[in-house]
Parts: sequence; structure tokens; C-alpha cells
Amino acid sequence: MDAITIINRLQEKGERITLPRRLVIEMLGQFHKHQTIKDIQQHINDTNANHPLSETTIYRVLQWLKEMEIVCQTDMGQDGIVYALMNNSYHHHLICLACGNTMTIEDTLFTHIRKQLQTEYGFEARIEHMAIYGHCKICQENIG
Amino acid sequence: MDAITIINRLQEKGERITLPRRLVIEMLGQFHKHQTIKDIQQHINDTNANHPLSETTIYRVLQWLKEMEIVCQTDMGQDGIVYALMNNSYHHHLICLACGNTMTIEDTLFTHIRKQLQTEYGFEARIEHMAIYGHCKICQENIG
DNA sequence: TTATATGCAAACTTTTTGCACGCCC
DNA sequence: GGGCGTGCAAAAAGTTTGCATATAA
Repeated sequence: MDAITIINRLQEKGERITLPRRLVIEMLGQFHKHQTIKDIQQHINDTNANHPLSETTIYRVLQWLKEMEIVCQTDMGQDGIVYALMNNSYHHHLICLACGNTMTIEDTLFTHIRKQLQTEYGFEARIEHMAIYGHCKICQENIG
Repeated sequence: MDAITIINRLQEKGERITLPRRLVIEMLGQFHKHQTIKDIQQHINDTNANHPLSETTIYRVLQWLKEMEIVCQTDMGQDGIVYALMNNSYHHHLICLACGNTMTIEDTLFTHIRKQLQTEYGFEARIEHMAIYGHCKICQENIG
């Protein structure tokens, strides 16, 4: 689902589509990576110098997009809080506590756990973008 | 491992044990629940009125305890960032996006994923205290 | 036209930093 | 005694709010 589709769906739901909202959705759709508030603001204001957005607006647009379940929010620890469209193919991050490097992993790892949560607790998990901390292979060897 | 054991081990490692450090460790050991910075400060300053701790110190003690891998930090979303001793029997939280209720779940759920991360990526995951968002059974039924 | 989103400024919360002093080893 | 931790105050960073204005529908 790309930015235009998202915008159309929101509009069909009766949501108001304003320029700031459009810009944020397009920005997140363009970069298939999680972005901080600052990333979003900077990119929009760089490419759209004639209509810069205030931080306030970006916070409010992201809040709205979360309520609409269009974006998800992840705490990346040291790297701060990041946002991404939910429709991007799900992926997750391994973050090494020793060297700080991050690895991206596929979502298939969570298939089993999702089913189990549903079966055992009746809970429908939204694991779109998980950050898992630990020690990477190299650092384990260096420590060991 | 209780507070006294933790303190002894740190001391054996050559770490300096000061009163603030002792108070924070004991506080976390006493309540087997995750605590916010404010919880920690308030409890210590209530029960230890003769030696109140500044926020600065608590931040620094927690930073140190994280480096020592004694405490883990979890972002509970709306409820803020919380801290807990790692040695408490691991547990995790299901947080409903609709009603906000949280459920506590056992760690066994993650056994499989830990092994898989180790095997496939050589990554030793530290999944001590995970917050998983989604929709609880009741809210699913109400929405559906 | 009218309800709602935006921008600005200011408040508020959370976290970090510099420096003088005090305490643990 | 000496190095390191602490407290204070202030700054920095992150987030929220009130209100007048602008704008989508």
C-alpha cells in the first residue's frame, strides 16, 4: 500500500487530508526505513522549502496516523523513537548492547509467537517493528 | 539473586558501593515490578527522608546498573520508561491498544525465538522484559 | 460556511552536563 | 589522600497546550 492509496483510504473514511498530512505520509512512504521526528521534519522542510512544517504539526500528524493505525512507533533506545508505515513489509532489529550495531531481520521469526499469543491469550499481537537487544556474534566472541 | 548478593558481586568486581547505589538496588529488589524513575525516587525519599536522592543521581545510578547488566529498561508506551532488576523471573506484557489494559505473560513464550536468533544470526538476545502491543480478546470481540 | 488542522509561543517533562564538594576505598 | 560519585543549578532535548488564524470539505 503506497502513499496515494493510504491517502485515498483515509479520505474515504471521512478524514481530512491536509498538506502537512500528505507530506508526512509521502515522506514515510518514500523511505522504507523508520524515521525520527527530526528526520521527517528535516526531509520535508528540505524538499518543500515553500511550506515548512512545525514540530507541533508533525507530532500531531503522527499521533493521528497512529490512531488510524497507519504508522507504528518503536523505541530504538539510544537512537530514539522512530516511526514507520505499518504496511511496509514487516521487519525487526537486533541491536548489540556492546558495539551498538543493528541488524535487520525478517518477520517470519514472529509467526510462531503471534499464533501462540492468539491461541493462549486471545491476544492479537501487532508486532510490526520490534527492537531486540542482546549481543551480536562478534561481540560474544570478543567477550568470551 | 537479592539486593545483598548483587551488592556483594559488584563490590567484588571492584565497583564502588555508595549509599545512593545501595538504596536504588534495594528499592528495585524489594518491589518485583518495573518502576519508573519517579517511582524509585519517591519511594527512596519517602522511606529515607534523611537522605533524599536527586534525580540526577538516580539517572546516573540506573545508567551504571544498565552497564553492569543488573537492570533492564523497557518502554511501556503511555506508561513511560520503566526499570527492573534482570534477575527477577522474566516476564513480559501484552498491552491492548484499544482499552489500554495490560496482561503479564510468562517468559517461556520466548524460548523458541531465543534459540532461533542464536542459531540463525549468532545473536544472544536479552529479552528480559518485552512490551507487545495489540488487541486483547475483549476488544477484538467488541470491534468485530 | 463551519468544523477542524495548523503555527506560534510558551509551558512542561524528561534527561544531560559542569563544577565544587563529599565520600568510599 | 586521591579518585570517583553526588548534588545543585542550569541547560538541552523532547513533547504538549492555548489560542488566533488558515483551510478542507
